[in-house]
Amino acid sequence: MTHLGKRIRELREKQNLLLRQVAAYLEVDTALMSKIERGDRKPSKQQVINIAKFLNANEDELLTLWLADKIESTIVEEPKVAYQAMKIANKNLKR
Amino acid sequence: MTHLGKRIRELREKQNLLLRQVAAYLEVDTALMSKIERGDRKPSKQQVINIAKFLNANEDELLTLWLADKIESTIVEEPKVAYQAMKIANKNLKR
DNA sequence: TTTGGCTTGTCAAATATTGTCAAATTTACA
DNA sequence: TGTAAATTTGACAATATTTGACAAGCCAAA
Repeated sequence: MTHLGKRIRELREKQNLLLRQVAAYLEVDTALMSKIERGDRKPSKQQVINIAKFLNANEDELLTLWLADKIESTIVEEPKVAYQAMKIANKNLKR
Repeated sequence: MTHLGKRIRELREKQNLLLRQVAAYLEVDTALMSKIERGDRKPSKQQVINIAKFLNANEDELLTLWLADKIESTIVEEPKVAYQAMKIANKNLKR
């Protein structure tokens, strides 16, 4: 499970909402919503924003998790050089 | 220019090799090799390995730069949350 | 100016990713 | 338990993204 998926599920369950309901709001199949929560599919940025809206969550928080998932899925393929690569990528990144 | 492209060009020029020669070794068009050095196209992992071989460079060094470029192109789209996302991605990463 | 090396724009082909549908599985609970 | 609703899964169709070739252009050196 991804950072984002976990968080979405958490928020959704806390509010007793069904996958079906979130899916309807996003106008996608329930199956897709399930996959998103389970980390099987990556939502688009706009979908993340809409999810945040629907779940009354902080948009930036979800976008942060969404990006973190993207980074992780990029580096997981290359564990051998991941650490060093992250260090380099960090350099050109201002706080 | 990308980290990887810059380094490849450096290595190639130090050895007075032409784009055409590297391209021939990789069996691709010269134009593509030019784009790779300039960061217009991302080479495949196998291409990076072959480039390292042809230029007598350290394979891991180039793969590191290659991955760093990938990470950077992922985060550059989301500067607002990039820093935090990097922090999260770093956590599940052993040295 | 011509030549050789490099670069760039465009587009078709290849790859990768998303989203749907149908079917299977799990869960809640009468 | 039985069963209806909710969720998950697998297969594949629909989309989106990326790559690489080709042709044309640019620039520096002779």
